[in-house]
Amino acid sequence: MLKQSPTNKEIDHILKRGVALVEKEADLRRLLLEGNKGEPLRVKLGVDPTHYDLTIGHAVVFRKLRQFQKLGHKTVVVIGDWTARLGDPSGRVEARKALSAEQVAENSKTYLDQFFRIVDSEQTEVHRQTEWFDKFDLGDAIKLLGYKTVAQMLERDDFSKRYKSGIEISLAEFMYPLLQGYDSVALRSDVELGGTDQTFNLLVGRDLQPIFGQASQQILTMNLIVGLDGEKKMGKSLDNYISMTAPAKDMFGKLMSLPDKTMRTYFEALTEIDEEELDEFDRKMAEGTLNPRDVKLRMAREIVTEFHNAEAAQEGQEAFIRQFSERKLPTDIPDYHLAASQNVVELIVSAGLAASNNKARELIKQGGVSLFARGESGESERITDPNTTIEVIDGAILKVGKRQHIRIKA
RNA sequence: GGGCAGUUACCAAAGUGGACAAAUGGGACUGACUGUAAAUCAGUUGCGUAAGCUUCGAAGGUUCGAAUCCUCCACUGCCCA
Repeated sequence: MLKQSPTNKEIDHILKRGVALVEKEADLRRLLLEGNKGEPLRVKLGVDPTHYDLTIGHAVVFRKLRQFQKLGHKTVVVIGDWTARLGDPSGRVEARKALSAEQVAENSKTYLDQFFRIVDSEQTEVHRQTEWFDKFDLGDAIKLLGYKTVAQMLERDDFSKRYKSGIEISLAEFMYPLLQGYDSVALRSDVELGGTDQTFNLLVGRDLQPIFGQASQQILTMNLIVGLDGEKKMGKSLDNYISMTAPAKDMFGKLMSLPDKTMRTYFEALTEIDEEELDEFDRKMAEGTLNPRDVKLRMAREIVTEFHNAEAAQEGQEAFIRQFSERKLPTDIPDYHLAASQNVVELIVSAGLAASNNKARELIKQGGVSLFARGESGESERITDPNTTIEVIDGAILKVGKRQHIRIKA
C-alpha cells in the first residue's frame, strides 16, 4: 500500500543518504510523492546468482530498498541467471560456466535468504532473466546490440580502462549491460538501484525503455563502502569483506579494524544516525575532544545492531575491549583435543593455525606463540624453541599470532 | 590471413646459460609502538628440522648445468590486411 504523502524529510533521506547519484532528481522526487499514477513504484535490483556469502557492502543497497518499501513501494528483484553466463565484467579473464537451473535455484535461495533479512519479502517480486530471455532469438539479440555503439560501450569506465591498458574485453561482455537494461523493460521498472559501479548498466536500462514505449526508469546509485583495507571496494575477490552473516563478535572486531577515515561512509551507508550527529562527531574529533576510538566503537555497535541486535552488539563490544584493549584472552576459545603430548610445531599445524611446518616454526621464531599453562588465570610463557613439547594439560591455552587460540583438552 | 611483443611466486615487476627459491615494490604474517587503528621501526613470506626437494604458461630437446638457448603447443596484447 502506498504511503500517503511522505514528508520531505523522508524523501530527502531516500534521495541523499549514502547516495552517489540520482539521475533526474526532480523526476524521482515527484514519483516518490505521487507514485506511478498512484501505484507503488517498481524498484528494481539486479542480483547475481553466483554469490552466496553476501557482504555488508551488498546490504548498503538492500537498506536503500527497504527505505523505499517503508513508503509502500515495491521491490522487484531480477536474478541474473542469463548474464551470469556471460563472463565477469569486473575484469576477470575466464568466462563463467553456464549455471544449471538447480545451481541457479540454490544460489538464488541462499542469496534471497540473506536479502530478506533486510528487505521485506511481502513487498518483493522475484523474477529471473530466463523468464524473458529464453524466448529471445538471434534476431532479438542482434536488435538489442544495435541500440548501442562501440563508442558508447567504451564510455563505461571499466571497459575504457581495460581497453586503454590492453586488457582483453570479450564481445560477450558488451551484452551484459544490454541484457541488464532489457530487464528493466521486461519488468517495467520505475526506479533501479545499484552501486556506483553499476551506473553505466543502469543508464542503459534508462535508454532502452523509451525504445520499447516505456518511460525511462529513474536511477539511484549508492556509494559503495570500502573494504577492510580502507582503500578498495569491499568484495570477496579482494578478501577484504565482512560477511552479512558474520557472528557479531567477529563483525565487531572487523569494523573496529577499519581505518578512521572510513567511518563517515560506514555510518551513512549502514546506520540511521542523523547527519547532524555525525557532523558533531567529525567536529569534536577534529578539535580533539572526542577520541576516534569511541566514535568507532559507536559505529561498530550500531552496525552490528543492524545485522544482529543490540544485545549481540554489546557482547561484541565487551569481547573486543577484553581481547584487544585489555589484551586479555578472548572468551570463546575453541577446544582442541590432545591425546598425547606433542611437539609445538606439529600441534600448530594439525590444529590448523599455520599452513605448514615452516610457517609454524617461523611464528615461533618471531615470538608469536605463547602458552598459558594454567588457562586464562595464569601467566603466559612465550615459546621460543620449535622443539618444545606441549604436554597434555587440560585447560592450557595456546596463543598463536595475534588472534588465534586453542584450549587444550585431554 | 601476415608481422611483432609477451606469459615469472598472492599481485605488479626485474632477471636473458652457473653465485636463482629467483632483485624490487605492494599485499599478507610476526614482534615493538598504539586507540583497535593509521604512521613508524625490525623481521618473515615455496616444501622440508636438515641434507635436500619441487617451482618461472605446457610438453619435449640442447647442455656438466636452463627462468634464461632451441622446437612445438596453448593463451594474451599490439600493428598491418
